[in-house]
Amino acid sequence: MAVLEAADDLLAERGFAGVTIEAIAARAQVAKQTIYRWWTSKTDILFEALAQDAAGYFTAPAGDDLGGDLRRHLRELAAFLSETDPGAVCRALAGQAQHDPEVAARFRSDFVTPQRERDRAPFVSAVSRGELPEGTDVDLAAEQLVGPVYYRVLVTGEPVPPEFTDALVDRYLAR
Amino acid sequence: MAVLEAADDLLAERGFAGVTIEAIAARAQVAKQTIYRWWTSKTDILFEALAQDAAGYFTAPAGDDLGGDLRRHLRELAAFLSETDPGAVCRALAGQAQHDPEVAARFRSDFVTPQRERDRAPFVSAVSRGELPEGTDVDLAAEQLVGPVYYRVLVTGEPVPPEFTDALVDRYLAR
Amino acid sequence: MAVLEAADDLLAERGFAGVTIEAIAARAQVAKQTIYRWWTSKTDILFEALAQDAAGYFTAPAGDDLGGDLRRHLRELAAFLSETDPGAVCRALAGQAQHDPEVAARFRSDFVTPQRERDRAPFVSAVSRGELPEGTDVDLAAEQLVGPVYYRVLVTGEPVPPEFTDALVDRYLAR
Amino acid sequence: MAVLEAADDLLAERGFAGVTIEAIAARAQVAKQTIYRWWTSKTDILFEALAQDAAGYFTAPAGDDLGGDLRRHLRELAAFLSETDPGAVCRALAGQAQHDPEVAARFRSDFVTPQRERDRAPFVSAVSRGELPEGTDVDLAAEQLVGPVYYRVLVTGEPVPPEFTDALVDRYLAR
DNA sequence: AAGTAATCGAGACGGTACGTCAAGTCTTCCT
DNA sequence: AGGAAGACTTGACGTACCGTCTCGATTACTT
Repeated sequence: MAVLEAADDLLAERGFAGVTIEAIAARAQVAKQTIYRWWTSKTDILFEALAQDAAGYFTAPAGDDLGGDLRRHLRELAAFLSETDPGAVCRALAGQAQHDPEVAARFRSDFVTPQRERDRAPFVSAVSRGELPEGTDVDLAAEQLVGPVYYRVLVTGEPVPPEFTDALVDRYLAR
Repeated sequence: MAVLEAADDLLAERGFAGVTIEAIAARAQVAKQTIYRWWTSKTDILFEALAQDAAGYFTAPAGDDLGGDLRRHLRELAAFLSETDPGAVCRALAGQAQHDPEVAARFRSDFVTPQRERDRAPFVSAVSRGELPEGTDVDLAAEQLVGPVYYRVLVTGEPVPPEFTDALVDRYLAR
Repeated sequence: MAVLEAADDLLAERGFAGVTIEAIAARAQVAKQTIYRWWTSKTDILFEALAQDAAGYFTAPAGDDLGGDLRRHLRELAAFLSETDPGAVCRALAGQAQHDPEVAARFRSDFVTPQRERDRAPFVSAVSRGELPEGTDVDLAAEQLVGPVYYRVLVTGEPVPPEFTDALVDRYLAR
Repeated sequence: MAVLEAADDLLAERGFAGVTIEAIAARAQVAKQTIYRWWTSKTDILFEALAQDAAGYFTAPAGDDLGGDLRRHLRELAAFLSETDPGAVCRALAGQAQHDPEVAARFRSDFVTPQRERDRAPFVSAVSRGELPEGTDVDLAAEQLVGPVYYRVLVTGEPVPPEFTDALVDRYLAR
């Protein structure tokens, strides 16, 4: 859809402030009314753009080695959030979620919840094959690993290189 | 300053979208021009409000026990970010930082950098008194602990109870 | 158009200083943006209001008697300028023309030039039917007669009664 | 006074819209408060500037020949109004007088009335020495001659060359 | 000569209006 | 019927001046 592309491009070229309904309409050669017919707001458009582009960025855990799965997953997560176009959309939506509870709700249901499932997958897999004990707090483990990545992306703005994510995994496994 | 209070109140009452220069001016009984004379934007006002209100929310580490220092610090951080008024300002600015590089730069210099110093303090203290070895990667350690807190606050929106922060500390110390 | 009426009314009620775009918009129950879409300035609005209202204030010369034509025309001119609503608009624009060359240019093309044609008409008619000789300087004659009327209206502010205009005509014809 | 000069210069350089109290203060290196201490408005300043500069522009009638007196006076009037700096101030005030009754009143008392006395002088002189009969309507005569000059200056914007003013005098004397 | 008042520059203040931008709603006209 | 076009009301933007108001710092006049 031209509208989604236009929104994406505007975000990349002019930042979030440049993503206006009018600019999207002008760039997509579409009437504003058409946009309002199909989407309720510009964040709605960005959510759809994110859904369309984010699919398939993450690979399923191989499921034979927790360390390997975690290292690969965290690297992918870091790269997705800090280097890809949908990652930029995702950051913009995370930002907007701080301002608007409705955006926050949708951000959680559309992005955070499924992403968290992917974050848990390596641990779930490890438990199921006995590499981790039955009672492991998988949620806590996932948050421990993933939290510092989001912290760098959203708070400090520092790069998130593989050395950093690998170090996180190493620390976790050394427990 | 009435302007800072007005901005704070508007943020609390109407959310970030309700924080407009006109609304601030009206509520603070001040002319718009006066606001523009002293601040460059509404985020500028919020930064100043944050600076004014955030002072003194954190206590210095006692410096005799790493576990205790960390537990207390993480609890304070979680409470500050998720339950206080300046915490709300902070979250709003973190959100805006995702949309605007200048806000991001100022957010880092005004909030993140000094806050990170406070986050590191327990570890630095522990190293200096020998509770942790000389070569300890203090930055990594701090990020590991505060990362999941910010993750809950900014991404998942889940509450951040003492049990959660304590568990993070326990996991760290169990290494 | 409600906008033109509003502008007219404001000029009559509050004077030229009361004719602001905001006041026009408020009184016409119209958004400022709508005004800016169709007019470039408040004088632009007044010009259009003048064009709309001024039409038909002057009767064509009967064309059988120079004295009668002149007397009637000067009385009409005096009444128009000093007693009618569009006359007030006209005076305001003449005033603004002293401050702004663009307004001056438009005032001349929109009002002065066609009005001068009407001023010349009695003389042209008199020449064509032989009441005045061929070589008569019609422009000079017209300026001689209307000049004192504008002088009273714009400079001295004295009333311009029929006795005055008739005396001007008598003097002219007595040549 | 630097303020009067500044107002004059601004009128010449930027037009009436450029004559603001702030601009005058800035250019005259004077505080706004100082201006408000001595003048009530920008037109007040212009009136004083006019009074200061206009003095001595007109020569008294020689008083021996009506035709010569009138020709010289009308030429001076035309030149004053259309070519001099105080003439520009005068035109600006005449314009503002169309918008503001207080300015109009002052314009009449400060400029029009004394000027009209000068306009009448040649006729008064001619009557007193018997060149014109006792009952001559001196006011009407003055308005007849002076009116077309103001008409050109304020309404049509045409130049007012000596040929034009001389022709007016010739027509008058030919009666 | 010192003390005191008037005057000055500088510029902050509460306001009004400016002209612009984008929001979201609506109507019209074309395919 | 759906979409492009675009007019509409609304409301916030950031700016320019308005006229009022403190501030020190000169001045210049008293005593």
